[in-house]
Amino acid sequence: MAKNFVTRQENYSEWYNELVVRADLAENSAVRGCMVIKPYGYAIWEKMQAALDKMFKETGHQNAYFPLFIPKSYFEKEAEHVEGFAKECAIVTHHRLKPKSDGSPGLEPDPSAKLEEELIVRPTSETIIWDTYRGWIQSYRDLPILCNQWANVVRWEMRTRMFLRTAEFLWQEGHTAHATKEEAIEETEKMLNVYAYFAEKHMAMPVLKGTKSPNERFAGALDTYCIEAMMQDGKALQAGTSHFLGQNFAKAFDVKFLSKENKLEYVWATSWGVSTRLMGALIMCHSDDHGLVLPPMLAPIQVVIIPIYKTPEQKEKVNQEAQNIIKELKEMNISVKYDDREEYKPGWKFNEYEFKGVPVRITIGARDLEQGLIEIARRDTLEKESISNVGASQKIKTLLDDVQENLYNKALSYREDNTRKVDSWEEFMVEIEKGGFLLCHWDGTPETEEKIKELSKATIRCIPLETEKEEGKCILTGKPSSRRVVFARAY
RNA sequence: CGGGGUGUAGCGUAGUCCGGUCAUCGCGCCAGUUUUGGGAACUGGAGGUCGCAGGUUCGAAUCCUGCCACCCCGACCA
Repeated sequence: MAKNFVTRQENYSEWYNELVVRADLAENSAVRGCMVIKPYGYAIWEKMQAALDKMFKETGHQNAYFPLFIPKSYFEKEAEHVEGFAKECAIVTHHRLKPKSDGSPGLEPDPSAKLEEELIVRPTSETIIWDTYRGWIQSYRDLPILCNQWANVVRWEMRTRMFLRTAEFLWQEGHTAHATKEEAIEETEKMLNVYAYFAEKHMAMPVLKGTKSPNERFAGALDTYCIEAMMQDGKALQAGTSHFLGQNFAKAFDVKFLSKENKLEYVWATSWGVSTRLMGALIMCHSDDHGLVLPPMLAPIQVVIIPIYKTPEQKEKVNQEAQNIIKELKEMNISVKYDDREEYKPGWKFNEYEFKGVPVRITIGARDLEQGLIEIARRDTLEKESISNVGASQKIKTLLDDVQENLYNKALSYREDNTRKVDSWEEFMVEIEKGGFLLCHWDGTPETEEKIKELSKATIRCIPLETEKEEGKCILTGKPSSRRVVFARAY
């Protein structure tokens, strides 16, 4: 166990906060609600970005960039959208500062530089993008438009937590325009699948695919698809969303196209996004009481090598062996760090890299080396093994794959162990306290969902896509229902 | 915005009730020596407007007033 580190059992949320800081992922900044993502944390985000960006390109999307500032009037055009975001907007009112008029030190906004129209710092970009798309689209030949942007957005949150909810965060938002409803829905589902694939293959995090209930739907969408993951405290975390926007924004921003049949029609829209929140999901999905645990596919350092020696002669031999292994690993595209600093003892380094979640550690010790052995240790199970230094790199590659797979399987069985069917309200109130996903019947009304939330603090996380129909009675009202939905307490 | 709490070195803290060599200790940091197979030991050293601004007093980390910041719990949320 890491020194002075709270366990998940003792205090899960403190464990998370401390982990983020001590693993060097991020820290709170001087700006309220905003964090600094540190190089090690950002390196993980960059790996996420690279993998996702590649998948976006492979599915025909292109990157573009739209303004940070959005005229307030744009925001007012789509009624539900405004309502959803108005409460948490940062507003720019002036464009110049001047010395304080009362002569005291400091600056104040210059009243003569008040903006004619106030600007909103984007909480999401649908409005500015749809205003722009109007100019890009005239006929069906201009469609589809498949754009993505990597950007920062601001949502003025009252309570923040690093990576999970900060006032400013990084994300990507895809915005597409289509000629038909069917094509837009297909796009929405396609991107949901991209997210699910990324979560499961790269993050080793199993997710449920589903749609949101009306209460949880994106402001302005007709349908919101999501991937939901389970954290180790049994709470749900929405890891990505994909929205079918219908013609809402096309109508609000008057985006029409001439169809093959020479008819003027409104465009069909989608938007989809994942954010640095994925970092929080990654952390809470795999990490343990020894610190961060990273899946090899997203680890900035996949293998760390720690030398142990006493004499200069031993040092020379150990270094030589290390260089051999480094060369081989690099040829296999495995990222490796050789920590030969002499200021720190091996034991200190073991703990350090363990805490930072490096998937595999190689210890090259002078003593073992005389017998042609090196020690390899895997982060996920903390198991150690002595192996021959000949052909070690191949063994390590296999081990990395194994870690990746094991993390997924572990997370999957955790989710399965904590997912259960519940059929009565009494049982529900007992089970919800234990955490996890509860599969229950629901009568389909927002009122019932609202009531359940009030009573239990649990919400419908999603209506799973892959689920068989089953007749039953609503957990709360007893009214008829044709399928189970997923209830949980959520981040 | 409601309820609770905390501000003393980079971090964590003692001291605050009872004003007077009180600015304490640990970690970390720097230098040197010995060390190196699961967070090394010793010696020496650097580092502070005690959150900020007023006030009371011969004297304030300590008492009074105001302000600010942060944390936790609620409402809100990717």
